[in-house]
Amino acid sequence: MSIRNPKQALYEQFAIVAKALGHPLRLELIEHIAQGARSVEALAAKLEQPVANISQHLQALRRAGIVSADRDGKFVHYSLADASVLSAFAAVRGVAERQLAEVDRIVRGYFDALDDMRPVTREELQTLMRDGLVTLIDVRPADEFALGHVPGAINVPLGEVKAWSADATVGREIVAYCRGPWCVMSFEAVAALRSLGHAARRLEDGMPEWQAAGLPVEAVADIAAD
Amino acid sequence: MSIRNPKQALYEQFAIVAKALGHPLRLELIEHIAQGARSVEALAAKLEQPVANISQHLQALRRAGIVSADRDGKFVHYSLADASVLSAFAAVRGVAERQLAEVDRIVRGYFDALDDMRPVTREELQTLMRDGLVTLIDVRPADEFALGHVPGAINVPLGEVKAWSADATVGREIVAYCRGPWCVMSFEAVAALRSLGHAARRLEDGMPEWQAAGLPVEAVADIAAD
DNA sequence: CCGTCATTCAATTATTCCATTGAATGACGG
DNA sequence: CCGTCATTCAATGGAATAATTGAATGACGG
Repeated sequence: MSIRNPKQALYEQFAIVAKALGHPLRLELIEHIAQGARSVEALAAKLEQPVANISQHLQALRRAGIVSADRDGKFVHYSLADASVLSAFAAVRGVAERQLAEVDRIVRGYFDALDDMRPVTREELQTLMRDGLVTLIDVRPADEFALGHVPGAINVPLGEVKAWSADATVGREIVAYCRGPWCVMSFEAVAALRSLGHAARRLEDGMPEWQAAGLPVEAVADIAAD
Repeated sequence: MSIRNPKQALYEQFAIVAKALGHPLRLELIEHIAQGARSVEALAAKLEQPVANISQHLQALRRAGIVSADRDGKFVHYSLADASVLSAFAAVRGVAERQLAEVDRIVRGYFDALDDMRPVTREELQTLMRDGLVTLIDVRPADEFALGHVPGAINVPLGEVKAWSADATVGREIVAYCRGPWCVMSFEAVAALRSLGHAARRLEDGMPEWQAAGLPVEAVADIAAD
């Protein structure tokens, strides 16, 4: 009864993958792992969850072939098994975006009226950077910045945006980015900067998508994840 | 406790979509619905499941924004809510294909050595059809054929392939297609035709993908789904 | 070889999900 | 307005999943 016919067995395999994506914590894990390889405890800290719980979710993801684990000393680093995982994540997000009014409601409720917060495209940003017209800030924590960031970006973790902006030239546009299209940090950074009178926009998506688009990434070699 | 912060609420919405994809029956439902709008009882018959069970799974899909329901008299016709659903399905399938050795094993075990079963691409087929070089058969049941098929295709339901092929010209290549990339019917049709000495290949993917690629679809207006 | 530390395993409870059953709804046809 | 039929609802029992706890592995450093 477990396998009635090969067709159903295939659907069962597909269902395993989808089921593995069917938990908020695991989706959040994927978004973090998409930034680069992470250890269990680093992920547990980011998600503010017990290590054992995260370990089990990671194993669920591994069983589904979504992430892969590499042992390095006493640490186990998890990374995405394949770029196809990002597109599956994006596709699920796409369905949710298009179909669920709930998502709209949440986004709007949280970010007030952000109609004029049209993001900067990657192409646009490259032109603006080449011409020196904008300041690009990476509002992720320092450890994530160190593991890879857009060339030319300055690391300004979200908590330091306000202080940093005091020294920024008013009038010069600021572009902020963070982990991905649904990472709230760049939204918050832009909102804060605007309330202080700066011209600020978000970069579309975030770091993993930048990398996935085949664009160059810069890393800081001698800073370890904390 | 239900909604801790907006970010988590978003992940929860994404998880709802993924979870809805996380069941073999629901995936099979999606594949059928992707062919065109279907009633509950028609789907229940295809999947050989009790109507109530199918109804509940359909409602789960509807809650996730994956399918939409339209009442027509005493029938309720379900259809895909959006083309993005197909890409989510494909993305999940992509992860499973790339990552799960299990899938490989199942496919290989069932279809023997089908290394030389390279499918015909849609572009290739259009050329072959224009030049009149191949016979195209649609091996889906007649009701699905009626609702939309590739122009020029002949409907030869799987069970009739053997009988039909007796009248087919030996030497003329036959191309078969069915519901989609994991629909086993076209595999079986090709295997049967080859064992009878015909040259036969599969079309890549199937009907919904053909339609999604923007290619023309022909319908038989006066045949209703049974 | 022993202590430490990151990770995993095992066992528990609470929760959610799934299939089935039988009854309820809602629309058509007479 | 009543019977019929497609669909949905409500309730049940059984299975799978999730979070927690505490113990077990496995590798490094002395």
